[in-house]
Amino acid sequence: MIGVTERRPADQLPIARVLVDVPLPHLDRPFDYRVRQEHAGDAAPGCRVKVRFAGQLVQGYVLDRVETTDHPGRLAYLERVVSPEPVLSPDLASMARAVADRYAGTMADVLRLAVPPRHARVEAEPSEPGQRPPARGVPAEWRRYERGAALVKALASGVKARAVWQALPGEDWPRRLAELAATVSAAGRSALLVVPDHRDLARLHAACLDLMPEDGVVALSADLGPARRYRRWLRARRGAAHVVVGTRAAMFAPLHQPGLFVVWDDGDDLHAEPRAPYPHVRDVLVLRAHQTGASFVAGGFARTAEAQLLVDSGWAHEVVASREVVRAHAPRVSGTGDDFELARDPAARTARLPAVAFEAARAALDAGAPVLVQVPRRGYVPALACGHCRTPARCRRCAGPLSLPAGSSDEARPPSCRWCGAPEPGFRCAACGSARLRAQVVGAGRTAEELGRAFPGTTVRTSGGDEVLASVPPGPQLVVATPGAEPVVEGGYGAALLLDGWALLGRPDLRAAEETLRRWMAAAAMVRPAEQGGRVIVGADSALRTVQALIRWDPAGHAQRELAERAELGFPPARRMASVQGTPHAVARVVDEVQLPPSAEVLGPVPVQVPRAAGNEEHERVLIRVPRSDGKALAAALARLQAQRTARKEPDAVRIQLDPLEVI
DNA sequence: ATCGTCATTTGT
DNA sequence: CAAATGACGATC
Repeated sequence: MIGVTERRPADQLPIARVLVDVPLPHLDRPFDYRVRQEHAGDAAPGCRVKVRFAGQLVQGYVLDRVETTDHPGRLAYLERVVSPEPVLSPDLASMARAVADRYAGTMADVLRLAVPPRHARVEAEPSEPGQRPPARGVPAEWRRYERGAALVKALASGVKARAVWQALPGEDWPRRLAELAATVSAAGRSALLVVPDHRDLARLHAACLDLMPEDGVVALSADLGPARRYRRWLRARRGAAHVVVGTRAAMFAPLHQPGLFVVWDDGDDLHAEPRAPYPHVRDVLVLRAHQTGASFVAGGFARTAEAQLLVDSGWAHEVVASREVVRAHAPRVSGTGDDFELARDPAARTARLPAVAFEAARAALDAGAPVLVQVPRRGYVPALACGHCRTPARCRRCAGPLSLPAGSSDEARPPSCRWCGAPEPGFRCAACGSARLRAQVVGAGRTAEELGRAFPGTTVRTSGGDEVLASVPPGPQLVVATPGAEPVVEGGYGAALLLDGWALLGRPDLRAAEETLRRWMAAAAMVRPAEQGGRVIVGADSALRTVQALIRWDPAGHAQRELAERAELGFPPARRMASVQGTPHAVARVVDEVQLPPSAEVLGPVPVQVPRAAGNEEHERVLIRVPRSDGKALAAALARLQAQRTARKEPDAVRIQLDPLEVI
């Protein structure tokens, strides 16, 4: 009885188009619901609702309110308007749709990453509008880059600009990015800046607060509690905050009047979302900039092949310093591959450091400067010891530690020296003469100990794993750090020793060279310019292309060659690639049934190790690649197939990933 | 996924 | 001949 009066349809726009939160690909489309008169005001586009769907109450979002429906059957009513807060703006909805389509995933999956859970109390709080900073001119530092001033001016005047920016060695990049954000904010628009990890975020946030009123900036990261997360997210959505800085999860943050999207260090694998549909920060921000007409900047010391493609395709301009300016800022870099001579100093001999490395470190310490030693992540590259007597296996030329190139399970690749890179095909233990080798993990701690002995009386600090130092005080000291955990030091390091170069470079990975250069440059960028005595010693042969790129500080040239090589091999980003993974039967069926564009090539299947605990089934993977122009068709074909499979209730799920990070 | 429908099976 | 189990299929 009561129901009859309540269920009068709304006079205006009585139909709501609703995206229901169900995980099934074949239901990834809007469903129409009738809106009751009492919901007419609240059920605005973007708000969260509860609807009855296949008999169940499920969460959904109102995408739109319309007059009529195409649905031939009876419409159900919206059950409940959860809140009138329009969390899913039309902008955000079309972004989620586009991301889902790009990755052959569902919009519901994207929204689960993009819209944080509701917090009713927080939602009830008003979001006080934040202040914008005053407009100011082009900072002098941006003038050191060709097109740097033009970039800032474009942002200041609201003209669309798209840039791939290679920061100068020693650059205070958080400050530079904060300047871009402040420029956009002063111009009345909003900016989103995404960095790989929390340390970077802390630095960028601090730099932003230096230039802008605190209430105009929010920092978003995955480790916030639900209340703080939702509060900050709402500040961005409501336009109270104009600058959003964050880690990966922030790539979907809503912006009020989007003016700029920035990704810093897009080669860092933290920018790849590990949950379906596996979006990548750079690609999502490119897409958002494209959709909204906003500006875009991909910045870093190094340059990825993907960023290079943005330049080559003409979508973005490069913003780089001239060779002379680069030379004035870069440290002096040398390889060790052509200098196996051990240090004469007896203390250095005990630590078995190559002479150049020892001398560079000694000189920096004597000058009162800190020395950075980059060592691989623990367990990343296992060191080798004698299989008989456990004596550490040493290089016969420089006595550096031997290790196996990571990832090569086959015996084809000989062990090689982590310092000088020389291969050692015929190992004999110096102590007992055995030819057997066993793997043994040598972490940063052991390296630190050995170095401490080479430089007696010098402070040694380590940073890595769960004990990451954000910064160290200036002064002579050895700082042993894993890649990405290098502490900041005021005034820069006097020298850096980049050990394990060969091991990094030798990985059988498509991105090995690019990733190695990225890590080297991140560390080397913290070293003083050569004019001030800054030196970098890299434990690999100077004849190698990647070592040359570091020596010449030429990230763009390296990226160009990387991209050319990928084009030759037919790998991303030169081609669009999809990986389909699952049980052999399921993968075979997918390959059999999928309606691929004619240009598609199917590679495999090959068996893959699945580290997941319970499912100890054998899995296989195929790679499907197409020219970039057919990327959309490929994703669409795979999405259609997923929809078919779930509609038919096929038993084994397959995982579909577009442009997966690991393809070899 | 989940719910409902309809058919087929099973039990008395 | 009724309850019970199971296979499709649609989901506003």
